[in-house]
Amino acid sequence: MLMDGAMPEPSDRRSRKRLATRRAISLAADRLFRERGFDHVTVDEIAEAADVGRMTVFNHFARKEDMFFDRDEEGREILQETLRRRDPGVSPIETLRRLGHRLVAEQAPFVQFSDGSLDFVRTVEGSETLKARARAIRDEIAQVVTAALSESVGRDPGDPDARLAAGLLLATWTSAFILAHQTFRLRRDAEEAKAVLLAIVDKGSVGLKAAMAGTPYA
Amino acid sequence: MLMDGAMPEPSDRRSRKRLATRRAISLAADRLFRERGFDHVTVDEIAEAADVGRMTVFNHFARKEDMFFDRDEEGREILQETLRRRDPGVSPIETLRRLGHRLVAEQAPFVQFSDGSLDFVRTVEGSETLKARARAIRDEIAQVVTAALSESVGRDPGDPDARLAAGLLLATWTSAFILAHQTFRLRRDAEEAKAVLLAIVDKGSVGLKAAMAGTPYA
DNA sequence: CATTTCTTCGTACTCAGTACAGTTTTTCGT
DNA sequence: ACGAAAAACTGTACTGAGTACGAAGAAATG
Repeated sequence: MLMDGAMPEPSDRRSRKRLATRRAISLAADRLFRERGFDHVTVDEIAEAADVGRMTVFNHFARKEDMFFDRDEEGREILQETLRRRDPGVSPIETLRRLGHRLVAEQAPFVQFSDGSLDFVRTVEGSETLKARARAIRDEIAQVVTAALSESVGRDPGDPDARLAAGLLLATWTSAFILAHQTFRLRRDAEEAKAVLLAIVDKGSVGLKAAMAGTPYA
Repeated sequence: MLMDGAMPEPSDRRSRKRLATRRAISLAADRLFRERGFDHVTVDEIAEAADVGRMTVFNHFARKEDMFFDRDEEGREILQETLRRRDPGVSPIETLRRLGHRLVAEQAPFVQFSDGSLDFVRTVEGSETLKARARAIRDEIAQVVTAALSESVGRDPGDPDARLAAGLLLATWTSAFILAHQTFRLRRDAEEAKAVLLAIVDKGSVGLKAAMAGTPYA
C-alpha cells in the first residue's frame, strides 16, 4: 500500500530544520484550531505559539487553511496510483469501489471513526473558510480523477464521460463520508459507521455503472 | 411557469428608492467585473461608480460575490416548486430530468448560450473567489434539493437516500453545464450545446435511477 | 407635526495576504 | 578552512474585504 507513511527524514540539516519549523507551526495551529475554532485564531497567534515570525508562517503555508488541511495530497495520490495499477480485467469504476472497501478494511486515516475524527469534522463544520477549502479540494480531486480515469482507458484527458463519472464519484464519496460521520456521532459505533459508508459507496457505484453503461469506465 | 420574471415595482417610495440604489450598485459592479475581472475591482471603486458610500454597498450585498451572483435564489425556487407540484405518477428523479428539458426548451436564463453567458463563465473562471462562491451555492442547492426530495415522498428531511440523490443530481447538472459551455465556446453553436447538456442530464438520470432503485425517488 | 423606522454613510477597526528588503544560517566550491 | 551563493527567517509597510458603532437624513405612520 503506497502512502509512504513516515517520510524519510532528510539528511541535510537545512531540510531537517525547515521541516521542524513546519511541524512546529502545524502543531501549534492544530491545537489552537481545535481549542478555539479556526475563525477565532489569528495567524499572529499561531506564529506566537510556534515561536516564529509571522512571515515564516506564510513561508510554509500559503493560506491559513493549509495549516489545517495538510494531507490532501495523499488522497490524490492514492486515487491516481490505484487507477494506474488497475487490473485490466476490472473496470475503473469497480476498481474504485473496491478501493473504498480496502481503505475501510485497512483503517486508512481518511475513513477512520474516532474522537479525533469527530473533532476534525466539528472544526470544519464550524468554519465557512474551512468548508470552502474542503469544497475546493473536492473539485481538485475530481479533476485528478477525471484525468486518471481517461488515462486508464486511453481516452484524451478531460473526456466528457470521465468528467461526469468523476463528479458522480466525488458526490458519492462526499455523501458517504458525511453520513457515516453523522451515524458515528449519534451511535458512537465505528463498525456501524463503516457499514453506512460502504453501503453508500456501493449504492453510488451501482448508479455510476448504469450512467457509464456502454463506456469503458463501467 | 413560475419565476415571476419582472418583480412588480413596489408602491412605497422607500422601497422604490432602495431598489434603485441596489440596481445602481449591481449594474456598476457587473460592468466593472466584466471589464477588469472580479479580483481587479475594489469595493471602493464600485461604490464610487455607483455614486454611493462604501457602507451602502455592504448594506445591500453582504459579500462582494453577491453582487455577481444575485439570481441564485431563483434556481432554488424552481427546484422546490417543481418537486412540490410534481405529478404523483412521475418519480421525483424523472420530474427533475424533465425539468432540465423544459428549461432548455424555454430558453431559461440558466441554460442559455450566448456571448453574455460566455462572459459570465469567463468571469467566474477568472476568479478563485467567484469559483468558491459557485461551489458554495451548488452545495446550498443540494441541501434544498435534499429537503424537497424527502418532503416529496414523505420521508424526514435529511433522509440519507435523498442526500445521495441530491449530490448525484448536482454533480450531473454541474458537469452538464460546464461541458455544454465548453462545447459552445469551441463550436459557437447553441443548439449543439443544448444537445450536449441534455445528453449529460439524461445520462446522469439513468445513473441516478439505478442508484435509487428500490426507493421512492426513482 | 411629532414619532418612529429605515436608509445612507462616515470613522475606525480587525485580519488575511502581499511586496520588498534585510539578516542569519547552511551549503558548497576551492 | 574560507568566502560566495543559496535558502530560511523575519520585520515593516501596505492592500483590501468585512465589521462595529453610531450619526444624520428621508420617509412612513398616527
